[in-house]
Amino acid sequence: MEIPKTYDPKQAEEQHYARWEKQGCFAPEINRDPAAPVFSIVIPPPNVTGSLHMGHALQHTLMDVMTRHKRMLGYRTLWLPGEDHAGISTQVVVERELRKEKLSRHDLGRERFVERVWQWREQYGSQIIQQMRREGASVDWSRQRFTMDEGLSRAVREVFVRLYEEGLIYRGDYIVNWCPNEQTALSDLEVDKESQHGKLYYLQYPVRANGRAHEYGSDEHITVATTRPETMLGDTAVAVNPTDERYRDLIGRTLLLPLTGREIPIIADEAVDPQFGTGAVKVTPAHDPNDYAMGERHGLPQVFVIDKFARMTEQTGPDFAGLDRLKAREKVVERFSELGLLEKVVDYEFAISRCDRCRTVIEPLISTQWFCRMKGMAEQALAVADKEPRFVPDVPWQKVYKDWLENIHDWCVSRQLWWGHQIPAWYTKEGKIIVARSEEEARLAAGTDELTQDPDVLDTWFSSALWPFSTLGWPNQTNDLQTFYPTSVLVTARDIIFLWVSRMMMEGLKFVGQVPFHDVVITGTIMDKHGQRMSKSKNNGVDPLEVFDKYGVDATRLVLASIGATDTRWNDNQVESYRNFANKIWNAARFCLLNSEGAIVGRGFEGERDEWALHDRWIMSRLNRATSEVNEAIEKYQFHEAVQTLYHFFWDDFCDWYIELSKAEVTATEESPARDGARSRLFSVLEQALRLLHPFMPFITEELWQRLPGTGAHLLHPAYREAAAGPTVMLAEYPQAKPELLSEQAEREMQAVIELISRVRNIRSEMNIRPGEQARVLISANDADLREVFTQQRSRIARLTRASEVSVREQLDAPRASARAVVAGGVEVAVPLEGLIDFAQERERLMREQEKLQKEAERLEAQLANQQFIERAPAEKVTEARERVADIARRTTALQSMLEALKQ
RNA sequence: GCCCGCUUAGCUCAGUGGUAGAGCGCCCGCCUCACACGCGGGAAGUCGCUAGUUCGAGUCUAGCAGCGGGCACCA
Repeated sequence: MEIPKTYDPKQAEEQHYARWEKQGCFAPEINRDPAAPVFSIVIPPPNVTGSLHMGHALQHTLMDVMTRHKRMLGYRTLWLPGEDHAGISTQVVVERELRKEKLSRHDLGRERFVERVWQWREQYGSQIIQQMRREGASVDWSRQRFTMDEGLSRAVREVFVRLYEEGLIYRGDYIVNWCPNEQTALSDLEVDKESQHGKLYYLQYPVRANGRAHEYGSDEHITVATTRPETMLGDTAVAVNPTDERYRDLIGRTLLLPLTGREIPIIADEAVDPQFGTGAVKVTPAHDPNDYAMGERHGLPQVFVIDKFARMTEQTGPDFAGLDRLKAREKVVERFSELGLLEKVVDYEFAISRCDRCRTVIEPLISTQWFCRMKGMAEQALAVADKEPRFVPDVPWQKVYKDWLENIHDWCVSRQLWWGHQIPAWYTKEGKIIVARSEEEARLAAGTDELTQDPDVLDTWFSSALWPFSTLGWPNQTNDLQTFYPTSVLVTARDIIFLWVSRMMMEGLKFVGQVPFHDVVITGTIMDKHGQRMSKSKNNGVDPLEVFDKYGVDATRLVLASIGATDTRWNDNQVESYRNFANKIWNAARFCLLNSEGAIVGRGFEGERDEWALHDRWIMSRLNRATSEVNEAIEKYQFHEAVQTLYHFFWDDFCDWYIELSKAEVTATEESPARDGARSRLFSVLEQALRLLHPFMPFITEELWQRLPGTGAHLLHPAYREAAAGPTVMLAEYPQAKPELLSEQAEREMQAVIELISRVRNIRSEMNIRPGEQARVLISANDADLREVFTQQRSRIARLTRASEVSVREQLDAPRASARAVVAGGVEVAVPLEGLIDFAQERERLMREQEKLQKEAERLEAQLANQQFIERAPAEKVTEARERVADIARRTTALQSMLEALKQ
């Protein structure tokens, strides 16, 4: 059999995914056990316009590990893929395309534009979904969903209608976040606050003289501070705090609003902070959320001075009308200056709102929008929030989630776009609103055919909020819904806990009556090597596909699984080390396969325990320990622990020790039951390790597992035997620990062998014995069992220490010219070095050793001398300390006699 | 302003009150018949600072500093 010396990931990645997919391994139907437990995940639907970034790759890896793990455990597993129509982003992308043809969406009209978007989606969309095949994601493609699908759209209409009928959705004129670029309203969550260096302008408004109509004292005025002077054109009051002595007498009087000739009142409002600025606030109800609220309280008129393009309206008169808000600002300031009403301008840092997609400065604008009352649903979610969902890690996300629910606000759900779910509301000629599941239903309800549908669409998150049940067929009580809802776990990023996670909770509880998922795993953030978040604008992202190409998918997945919930700086070194690990696996298997004649997986470890040597018992104990740790770690979502365990088991225990210890028997050229037993044991361990590794490294494990002698359909999990098209490791049984194979004794004894070998190697290295040169190894142990162990392992010890001879005695009887060392447990070792040893140097080496022991002994003795420790520490800790002191004493004595021996 | 997280070896990160760990990098020696993407050996840390709780603190508490994040904003 030709096996290359280096693992080539491409080759494995290309062939196995297509086969798994074709054979239906990803669909839950492959499981024919009617009593099988269920495991389900819905994917956080990626944006249809997006392409794969590290954050996706991270989430997908975790989801795939869980899904493959549960599948191998015999669960009926569903990982449902799909994508989000991403209203604004998609519309913007297609509009950009149109612009290249010198067209706007208005040239096409709504219907043709929406057709164009669908075309675009067919052609260019869904990149991420395609790229998931590359990742090895075991999603059920037959259940792929899109938020604009007919079924999901129906769910959206159903929810909207029901909420409306319950009075939880309402339409009205309110001040909202308006993006002048995208020409749509946004919810509070889609707006980023950004701190900005700007100016605070102090403007003087003249006060109307007391009792004298239309006369204004030249020196009496009130000064207001503002960051947005242009909005003064829309002021309808100035507010002061009622307790503010400075202004008390002015309350109720009138101001002449400069540049407009309008008269506006001075009002009193508690919300005004006397400490800030001048203590007097200009009030622009039409263009500021706080002023809007104040306007409501005092019944102030709203004067619209800025339009939806962020330009000044006709209202502002010929000087300003049509000007951009920033131009208008300059002009207003200039005028105030000319009039001598600009008191001062100071530097000031403040927060502005930007659209989280296009970064345009948000304009607070009053407009007619649809809103959803969230308080009731939030309370429902809060009622269960201590139990579900369980956030992983729970700190700090559970608190963040609850805090947000406790301070929830109404949700603006309408968007002035064409791409999305058009709001199922129709208007009669008389302006009556009919909300219905379809136009037909609306006509019936209205009793007329002359209806106009509301042109707006719903916020994309409105449909995403229904994702865990709309994808499973809701509002129909489908089989899938009954089987897979609630889903088991949600894996997502922290920045959409409010936008998405909390909304799914609320909608799920309200419309299905159950939480949409029990657990929520919040992944870490992957940053660049300088600790900056990866972002398109900084262009500092690492492309997962490039990493796959360079190091292989399996290696990349190991890195991602290790990241889990930790914020991490991306580092190619780590991927490289896991690529090396993949290569190590490949070569370990290569070694086994080069010695495979007579070997059968599963054979060497069944019913033949009498034949097991120490290292066999040891590796089985280690393997079972690793098996239980890995299973447990995955269940706890501690993927990095699972990866660590697998890495060290495979590399350290299996490759460095077990293979090396088995080598002599395994590579014997002559056929014998002993050889074939050893080979079969080796293969059995390898085979189980591959199964353990599979959820993390699906490609290399499948590639190798297929090649092992004796793997086949009999290793499939019983749930899949009927439907599986052939043996595959992804449907094999995930190993479960067998407690009866754990052996503390074997691990302890093997540890002694390992330590012994390490000490001899250390001596050889420090004494500069050439690697090719053989030396004798003399071992003494006063414990008879250990002597037996060393004797049994004598040839293996010789092999791994390049010893010409290994002798095991009760007393160390070494020539004076020997290098010596003390191992734990009363074991001593000597390597005779006739003519090679420098006695002074050797004495020094032993004395250094003695010093180290001395230090530790002092620390322990101090501890034991402390009465408090003896009394209050757990008894086992005290015993432990005493045992260690005793061992150190033994070793010190041994070192002492070694030093004596050198003197002779 | 309020809340939260992080600070451990040169770098990236684990660490469950009881002898400080890994990978990469570094130093020495090896192409030893699976693997140089490898093998063997080794060096390297007042666990951010200060106080406290405890027989015992990297781990628990408080304060401080630096970095990062979230929420709410005062015009």
